[in-house]
Amino acid sequence: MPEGHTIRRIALDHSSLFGGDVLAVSSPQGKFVSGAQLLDGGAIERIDTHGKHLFYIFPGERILHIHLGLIGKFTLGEGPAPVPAVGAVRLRMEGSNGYVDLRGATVVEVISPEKVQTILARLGADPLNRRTRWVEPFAKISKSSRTIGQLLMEQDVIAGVGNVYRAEVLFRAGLSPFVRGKDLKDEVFEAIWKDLQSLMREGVKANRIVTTKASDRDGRLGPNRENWHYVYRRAGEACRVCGTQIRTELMVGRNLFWCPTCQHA
DNA sequence: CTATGATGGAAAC
DNA sequence: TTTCCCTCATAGC
Repeated sequence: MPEGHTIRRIALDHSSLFGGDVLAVSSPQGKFVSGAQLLDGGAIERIDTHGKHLFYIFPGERILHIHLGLIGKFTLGEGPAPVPAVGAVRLRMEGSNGYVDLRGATVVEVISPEKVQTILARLGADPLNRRTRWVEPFAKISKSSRTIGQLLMEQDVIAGVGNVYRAEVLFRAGLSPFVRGKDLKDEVFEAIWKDLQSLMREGVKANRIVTTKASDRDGRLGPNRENWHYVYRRAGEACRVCGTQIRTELMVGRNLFWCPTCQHA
């Protein structure tokens, strides 16, 4: 479930759950025992995010770096941590008010501040970072012969956008995914960037990705993604705006969805 | 019950 | 470009 909004939300939730608590850090599943020992008994000073990366700043220049990948997930509970019910808990952190369990993440490691800088240097602009302006990613995009559908997925161009935001933001812009970066007008990308900023901020608040305007969904939002999206995972269904069948095709190894009528060059 | 794919990305070819 | 990591909801029998 993790695009950038999920990551930011996790950081906020974990900060408020733990405050400055001294934490018990462990690895019930056993694959992160030595790392957990480095952190056990410490209090988190701050939690930083960039794109899909989480950085928990512990004392002694020890930084817990987590990347959830496709299937990684945190669960959060109040009160004392129970014996893990289902699945393998790679990392558990317990404070005085509650605990978090981590399963399935791609990256869980304790790193130095220098290593953090190395990781950040590889990442592009994060739409959730208010200080970043659209011209920064556009400098890379406007030089690229790759398509905007490819570029939006590249974390060294824009950090935090994943397959859902890619499809949805292109639909909302009325832009074909197949337009090359170097052919993209600056005002079109500026509008996409601003839309991403506002969609992702809403995503942090709601803890889910909802991109449809109320007027395009009869004002109703159902469970299980019902009416949440314009095109994502709607292949073969009717476009909410024009009725054309939504199309799908693999792009950058992921299923891209778009409306061939509403989205053009 | 088993099979598959999923909001990701690194490593191996 | 393909394989692998790792977990779980959902689809299909």
